[in-house]
Amino acid sequence: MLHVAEAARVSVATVSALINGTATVSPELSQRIEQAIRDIGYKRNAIARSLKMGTTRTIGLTVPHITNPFFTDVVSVIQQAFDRAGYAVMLCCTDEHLNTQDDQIRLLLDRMVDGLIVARVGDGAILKRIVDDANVPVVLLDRVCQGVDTDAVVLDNQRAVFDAITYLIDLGHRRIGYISGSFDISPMHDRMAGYREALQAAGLPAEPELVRFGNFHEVDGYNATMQLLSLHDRPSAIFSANNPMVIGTMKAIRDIGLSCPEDISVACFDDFPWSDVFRPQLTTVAQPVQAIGEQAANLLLDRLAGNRDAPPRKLTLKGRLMIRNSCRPLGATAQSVSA
Amino acid sequence: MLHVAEAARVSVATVSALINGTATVSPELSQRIEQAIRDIGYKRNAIARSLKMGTTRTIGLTVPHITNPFFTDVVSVIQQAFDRAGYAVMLCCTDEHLNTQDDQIRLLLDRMVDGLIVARVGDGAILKRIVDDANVPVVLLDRVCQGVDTDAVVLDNQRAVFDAITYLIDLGHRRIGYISGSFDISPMHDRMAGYREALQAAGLPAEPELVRFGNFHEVDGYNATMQLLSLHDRPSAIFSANNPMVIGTMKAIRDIGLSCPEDISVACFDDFPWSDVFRPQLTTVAQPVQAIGEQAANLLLDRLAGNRDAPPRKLTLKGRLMIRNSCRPLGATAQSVSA
DNA sequence: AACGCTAATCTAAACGTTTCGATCATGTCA
DNA sequence: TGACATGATCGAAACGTTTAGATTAGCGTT
Repeated sequence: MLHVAEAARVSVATVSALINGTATVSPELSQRIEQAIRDIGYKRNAIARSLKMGTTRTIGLTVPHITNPFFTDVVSVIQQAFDRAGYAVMLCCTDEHLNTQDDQIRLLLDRMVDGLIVARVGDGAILKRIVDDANVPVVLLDRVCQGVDTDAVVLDNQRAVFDAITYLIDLGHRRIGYISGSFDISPMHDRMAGYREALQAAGLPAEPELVRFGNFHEVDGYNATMQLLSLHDRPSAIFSANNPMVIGTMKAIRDIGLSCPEDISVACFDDFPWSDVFRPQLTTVAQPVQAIGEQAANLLLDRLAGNRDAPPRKLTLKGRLMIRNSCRPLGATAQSVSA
Repeated sequence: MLHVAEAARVSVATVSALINGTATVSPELSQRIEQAIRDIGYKRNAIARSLKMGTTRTIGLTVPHITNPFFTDVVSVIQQAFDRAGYAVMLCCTDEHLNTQDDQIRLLLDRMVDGLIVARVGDGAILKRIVDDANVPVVLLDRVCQGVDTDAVVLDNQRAVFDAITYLIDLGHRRIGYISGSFDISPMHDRMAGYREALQAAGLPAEPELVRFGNFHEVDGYNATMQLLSLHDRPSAIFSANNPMVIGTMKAIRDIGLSCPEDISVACFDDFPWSDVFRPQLTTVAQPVQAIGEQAANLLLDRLAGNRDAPPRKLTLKGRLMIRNSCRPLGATAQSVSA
């Protein structure tokens, strides 16, 4: 900018004024300056600007796994929204790992991001501390955590799973296996609650042996399913609480020589693009990813626009049960006998 | 840092020296300074540091669509690699749109990213200009473009498609439909070349009516497949040059009342996690996503480590044909007759 | 002619670091 | 004892912006 100023025989203040339109500058100087900018090929240094302004027009986004299709979609939507608004987004993947996550959030804050969208793992104590003294607006995505009282957009997980399990019960299933993610994130609590609620509403017992826990990965779903399928009185249906794990479920079913839905019904949380075209077409709980991403972006953009003091807003969206053909009615049809 | 210096009754220079280990500071002062840092909760401002140092420890990554599973995986790998190396990554999605992409690259350069990984759309002229005068190392991902002579990691697309088409021919297919992405990116050229080469090697004619173009999206695959299937003498197999489009292909096959592989064989480029568990299990060309991501990251990290003047390196990796059961042998089996 | 008002421009301080060279005490050697 | 190397510490400039306030010029009023 100094060079531009010299070339145009004006002060840097005038150049700045012209570039930012913060003050009127005469047509004559404007022209000289614009010419100089072109000649020199000047580009404003956003870092220097950030330092002075205290704002980077950059936000941080942390998710556990970008390869989980739910997060893939949400990240995509959020990225687009901030792109439109002229913000850059720094992406971090925490791999569901607590320390990694805290490090990454610190890294983002060091870089002075203007805001943060966080799909949090673990409890919120540290997050709260980190964020409080950075004084940066945060919106929680997909997961709330106690102790952190900020904007959030989540799903009504309990209701969504309630609907799915009730659907299975209505089909005649009585023993329904449930594969949960680990309990240190809020949705897993709520989804489990939905499962229990549905059983209870139907007067079915909650059998501990039908509930398994995994760590969100395919292999966990595989192992859990293997265990469920080797039960003495095995379930006629399995519900998997997330998407990567259901792949493991399907692999286990295949490996054990059963088929879905003939021998066992399967449903899961999170829809994916292929669910319509391959067999079995999986019955899923679809999250409104577009809305989730947009709402999260809007909440943060609103804060960034200056609305800092409004009380925390928590948006709860509804899931949608996508009924396809991976669950069969029990009754006249041959119910699989215990192995 | 000023506050820390005051609290510890030292100069800022000493604080900086201690933090960065750039000079020895006495145990006594070290302790005072560290105490002050803790008391104040001091965090170094990375923006100010970047301004002074001329490096941001941030890289830019642009891909067309993060929802394309190939890019999802590659982005994930790249993100992890730079995370390990202490770099942040800014992610942009260009939506295969040329102007968007140039804007985004400029945005990234304004923010003084230290390097760029680009899955480029369109020709390289502008990219070259932009990058030349920013003087930032660039590695091209998945796609090379003429005029830009930098590090790159790509697939041997021609060979990969050659293998896939040859496989179909060996199964007895003679009329093989080919759905290409638009030609403004290099891989689509090469894949088409592989298709033609395989036909030629088998002495089969290259029939223009069997080749369709789409714009990478599911809907394009759908439309292209509809056209292929309504040909007077319709193909017995279809190869789709990317993953989102093959979903469209499968939907079209379903909607028209055919089934795969009984009535028509399907194969495509890019593997995905579900390909193993649902029926039909799609025969695909799998790209070594892990290697691609790592190599790209390594090339850039090497440049960032100071190796600026080495000649451009171009890495070509091999695809792998994953044979499953979406393609059936023709012969004794009922070949679908023309509609 | 003196005054004030407005518009255009400029000077200089600030943002929070890093780093070069200067300063100063201390110990070593001739 | 003086000269000098050594090691620790500091002062101040620099990175490239923004911006408050000062300055200047032009112009209409009284």
